[in-house]
Amino acid sequence: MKQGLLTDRQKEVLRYRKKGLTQQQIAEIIHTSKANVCTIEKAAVENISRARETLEFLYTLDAVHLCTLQSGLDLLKAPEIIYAEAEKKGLKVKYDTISLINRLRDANPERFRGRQIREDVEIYINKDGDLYFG
Amino acid sequence: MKQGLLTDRQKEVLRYRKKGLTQQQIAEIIHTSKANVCTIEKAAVENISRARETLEFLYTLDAVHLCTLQSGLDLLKAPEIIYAEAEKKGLKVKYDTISLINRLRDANPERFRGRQIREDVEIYINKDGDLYFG
DNA sequence: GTAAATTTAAACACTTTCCCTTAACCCCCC
DNA sequence: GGGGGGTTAAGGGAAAGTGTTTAAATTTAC
Repeated sequence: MKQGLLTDRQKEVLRYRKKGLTQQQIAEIIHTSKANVCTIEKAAVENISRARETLEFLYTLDAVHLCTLQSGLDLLKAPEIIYAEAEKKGLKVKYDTISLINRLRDANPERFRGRQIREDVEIYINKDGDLYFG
Repeated sequence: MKQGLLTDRQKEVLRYRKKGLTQQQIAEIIHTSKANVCTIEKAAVENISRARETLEFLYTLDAVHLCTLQSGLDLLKAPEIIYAEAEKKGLKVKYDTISLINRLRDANPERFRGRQIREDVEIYINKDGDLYFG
């Protein structure tokens, strides 16, 4: 039934934005406040990245569960755990230590505080050694 | 903040499904009814196509408005209108008559009744002659 | 430095989604 | 007919999302 994630309001703002209009100008055109335009635009951008993440998840379906990084773990200790688990399964992780850590943090910034993991992170791996986090 | 579109419940069901379990089996594992598993799975699939549609929309941002197919128009007359408008803009539509009509109908099945358009359809075109409907 | 543009926060009404139950229905196959 | 797998409809309670306003804070541009 429902179409995409974006509301009509959100699409409208994105289109005007694409044309180069400022939030103030858009606010006048659609008869609301500029703060509201900002909120709507932000929600739109948020929705777009949620859409991306949703499709990302589909790849994890082709992946198997590798291990769980428990809350409280030091982020720097994650790679060796992951490498060891992958080896047990005869799989080679596609990322080196540095990019693995970066990928981990980029995937879920809010789950980390400094070097510490704040919330359990599930690690999945596919045949190509790609990692996904859930 | 929130991750993808899919809830934990929906991901759970999709994973079990990928493994080949029946809805009944999943229902027992997660302690609910098979009807509920069906509903959750359906919502998940729905969410996935909403995610796809959302990203589709982004392409329309790179496209310009070509014309409006007015409610009541005969679907079979749409192609010549679209070709004429594209020509005015010096653009070549990427689709032949048949696939254009199919694309139109597939994009928004609920907006057509037989050969008749039930609701205004906005047509957008990009530099490559790709068409998008809004 | 100041004005414009953008972002954030809090609160509100309103709508929608989510998960669940119960009960029924469809299709296929033995 | 009965069983297995899947789907649908109706309804309810909790949770989340949307658009909005107002007000303040921050960034960017001249």
